[in-house]
This record gives sequence, C-alpha cells and structure tokens, in this order.
Amino acid sequence: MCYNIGSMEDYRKFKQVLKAIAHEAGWDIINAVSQGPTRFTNLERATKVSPRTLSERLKELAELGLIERKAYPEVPPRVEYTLTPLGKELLDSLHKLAKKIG
Amino acid sequence: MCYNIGSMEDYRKFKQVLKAIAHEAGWDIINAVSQGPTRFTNLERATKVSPRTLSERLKELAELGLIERKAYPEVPPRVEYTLTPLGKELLDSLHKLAKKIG
DNA sequence: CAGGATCCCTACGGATACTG
DNA sequence: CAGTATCCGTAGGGATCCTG
Repeated sequence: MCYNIGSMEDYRKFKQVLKAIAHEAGWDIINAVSQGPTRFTNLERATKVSPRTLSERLKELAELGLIERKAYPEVPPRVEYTLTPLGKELLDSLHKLAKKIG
Repeated sequence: MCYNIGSMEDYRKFKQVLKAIAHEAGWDIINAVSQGPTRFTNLERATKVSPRTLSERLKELAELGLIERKAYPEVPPRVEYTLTPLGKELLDSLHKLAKKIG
C-alpha cells in the first residue's frame, strides 16, 4: 500500500514492457504469437498491421525478452516468432487481469 | 495457450486500462495515488507532470474505475483522489508482474 | 519472404496563461 | 486550489516502394 516514491525509477523495464503491450498492435501481436510459432506474413494478416509497425513491435518485444525470433537459413527465408517462457507467464497474468476488469 | 483470435476485440476495456497505465505519467500517477488520498497539486509535484496531462490522465483513470475523485464543496476547493478497490487490486497484480520482469 | 527506407500526417503531450 | 484553453513541437505509425 505504501510504495516508496523514490524507487519509481526502478520500474523502467516494466514500463517499457507495459508500453510495448499497450500499443494498439502490441497486444494483438503477442496474442497471435501465443498460438504457436508464427511467421511474419501470418502476423501481418492476423493483426492487420503494416509491416513497418509489425517489424518495430517484434523487435521491441524480442529485446524485452517476451518473444523469440528464430531465423532459418533457407531460400526463401523463413523466420518464426514464439513466446518465451517469460512472455507466456506475462500473457497469462495479463489475461487473468483482463478478466477482473471485464 | 490457445487464445481465440476472433475474441481479440473483447479486450477493448483492458487495452484502455493498459494504455492508461502505460503512459509515461500514468504509472507514476497511479502509484502516487496509491499512497492514500492525494490532491491535485501534490500529484503535480510528486509526478512532475504538467497540469494538462495530469488532468487528462486522472479523468481517464477515473472513467476506467481505477481511481475515485472526491470533491469537497469548500473554499478554497479541495479534491482528493483515491484508488478504488479495483485499482488497488490491479496495482498489486502489476507490482507482482514487475518483480518477475526485474 | 522478411523486413528496411522514405515520405508524410496527426494526435499526444509540454509550456504558459487564464478562470470558477 | 483545481483545473481548462490555447499554441505548438515532436515522434509514432500508415502507405508505398525497394532489397537481401
């Protein structure tokens, strides 16, 4: 109940995660990825997000350790995105939160 | 693990909540309010947020049912903001999430 | 196929001044 | 005191075209 105001800066990474997921596209993307290994084009169709934004969000989510990017050295190139354990845990918690809110 | 893509739109309110809290100011505000009844000017100083933004965020958080606005008919006017039970629950959950992330 | 580069636009948020 | 009103700069994100 009584959080120390002085420590508000310690939440920097958490805020970044919140921001990434709160993006209009972010939530849709991470949910789409949660359904299993997903490729760029699939995400583009599933989320109706432009490639530019999609690329940015994926990079962001990957840097935060919520999703993992696996590139296969094939022709044509194939890249799959999956949730990391952390991402999975986070998403689970968020879905529970969502239920409380309605 | 397998969320239905078709139901992604059902999270509209949840997304709004996420957005409100993910705002650079939003998180600081709700944390400041969590320390007990807080007045506008106190929030302004504690969060270093301009009155315009502060006003907008407070309205947003109140509409979402996370904080409550109590106005006392006095001169000079006094308004206090407090966390609602929902807001408290949410903030608690978020702090737990924050710990997982580091 | 998976993105990077470029252009462009608007909507969020800061600063300042003013009011019930 | 607790906000609104106004002006304005910036950056986030769409559309489109291009490349390893």
